[in-house]
Parts: sequence; structure tokens; C-alpha cells
Amino acid sequence: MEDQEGGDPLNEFTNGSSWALAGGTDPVSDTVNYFFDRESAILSEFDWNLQPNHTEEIERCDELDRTDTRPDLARTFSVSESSAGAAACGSGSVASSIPGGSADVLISNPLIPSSSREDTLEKSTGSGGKPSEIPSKVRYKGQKRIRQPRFAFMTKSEVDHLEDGYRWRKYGQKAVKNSPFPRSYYRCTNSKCTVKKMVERSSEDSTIVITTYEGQHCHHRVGFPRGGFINHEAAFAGQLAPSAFQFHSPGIQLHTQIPPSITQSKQVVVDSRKLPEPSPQFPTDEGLLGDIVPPGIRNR
DNA sequence: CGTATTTGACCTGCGC
DNA sequence: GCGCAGGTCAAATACG
Repeated sequence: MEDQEGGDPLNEFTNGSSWALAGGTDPVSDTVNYFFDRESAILSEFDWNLQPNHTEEIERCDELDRTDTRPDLARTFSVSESSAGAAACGSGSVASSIPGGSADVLISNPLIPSSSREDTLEKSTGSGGKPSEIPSKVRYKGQKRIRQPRFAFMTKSEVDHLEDGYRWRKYGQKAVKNSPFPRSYYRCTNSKCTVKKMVERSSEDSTIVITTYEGQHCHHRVGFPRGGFINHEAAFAGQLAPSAFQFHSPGIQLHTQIPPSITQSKQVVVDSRKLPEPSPQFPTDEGLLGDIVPPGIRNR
């Protein structure tokens, strides 16, 4: 647990970053640096500020987790109108890590208004909670959904659900239009965490898995990718990526290879071509992950 | 038996 | 207003 955020990730990526993944002494830290480098480049591209508070927020939330297991308590501050895409459990601003090593990066607008029914529902019931007396269908009405910031990336992988150090509960699967592959919906199993992710395969290239994170984890991962059981890239994406979108969206669209079907309307796509050229290969876990699709050089 | 997954139904948002 | 597609719920089922 504690080792997952052992150091200030921001310091790590601002200080010593290394693109030499393969030759690194620690593939994990290399991965960290890799991501942070890329994120730094991306965020600076848009003149976004990085606020190194993520560790504190997570610890705060973890503390809550230890001291109080009531789901309602945590959910009460899950989303607010002014959260501007803040995380589910904390409003902390953090530097996100964009997993550029795996794919192009897509950034969703943090303030996409939708429906807040899910938040409302989760407060009252939760996925595993006892049913409320009020039918959910009734509670849907009159609610506004505040879409949390989204973060999507593509990974070339044979497995759909990439391990990222968190535990996820699948709560839905949906056929996607114009795609032969269904989209799976996952929610973080942490009772205080409202992070979700969607996983689907690219309709154009079935070997590419598109993972979309929504929200920000308020707790540590359950494990850390040292034992080789975790997809590093996904881990950092899941942990850090969404938080980037607390910053103002520049509202520009430069480049994307992620199908619009998964991102809804408003989105910002970071032009990965402006990023430092990544290593075409990326450490993978158990060989499940194939070649990570590097931004800008895919399909060459 | 507790937890996770599956899956059909339902709701919301959006485009026309 | 209508229809479609995305997203979620929750009961049923599977699994360890």
C-alpha cells in the first residue's frame, strides 16, 4: 500500500525521468518516469499546472477508508457542481500521468454535464447494498449527472481487462454501435471510490484495447506492479490520469485515434506527436500485453 | 456463503 | 416529440 505512493510522483517525474525503460533498474519506476515525462509535456503544452497533492489526498481518503466503512459518508463529497472534474473521493488536484507509452491520450472535458443519477444512486444503494425502498427509476428523475473527467488510452493487448492495481467490479456490458466488440463497464470496488472504467476493443484493430477511466481514485492500489501481475501502464493511468483533467480544458482537438463512440461529445485530445518519442516497447506483465502502441507511430 | 459476473430492462441525453 | 445509443441497475447466476 504505502509503497505505491512511496515518493512524490511529481518530484519523480520532474526530477529524474528516464525514457530508457528496458535498461532501467526498476521497471516500475521507469514506468513512472515514463508517464510523468509524457504528462509533463502534455500539460505544459496546455499550460496546465500541476499540484502535487495527490498523495495527500489519497492518504486522506485511505484514512477515511480505515476509520469509516460507511459508503454514504464518502459518497457525500463525491461530486459537486464546482468540482470541475475533481475526483470522486477527494477534490485534490494532482498531477496525472498520461500513459503515453501505451497509446495516444484522450482527455475528456471535465465538465460535461450529463446526469448525476449514478451518484445519487450510489449514495443510497451502491452496487452491493441493500435495495432502497424508493425505486431507482424514480430517483433517476430530476437528477443531473456531472460527468467526471475521462481519460482514455489504447493498449495493444490480448486481454480485455488489464490489471492496473485496483480491484474492479464489472457492472455492465453493452454492445457498441459500429463495433463488433462489446464495451464492458467496471467500477472500483472500493466503497468510497467512484472511479469507473470502460473497456472495449477497437473496431478497427481488435488487438487494441481501449480503456477509459472516469474519476480519480481516492485510495491506494491493492497491489503494486512489482510482482509482474500488473499492467504498469494501466496502473498509472488508473491512478493518476483522471486528475489531469481537473485543469481547464483548452478545448482543442489535435489528434485522436480513439473512436468517438467511447468519449461522447466534448473531448480534448492531446497531440501525442508533440510528445517525446517514446520507446516502442514497454514492459509488460506476464507477456499479456503486447507491444504498447506508441503515440504517433502506430500502424507504421 | 460471500463475492463477482452476466444480462435484460430501463433511464438519460442528444440528434433529427 | 421521437428514436437511437450510451450508461446503469439489479436480479439471476456463477464461482471460489
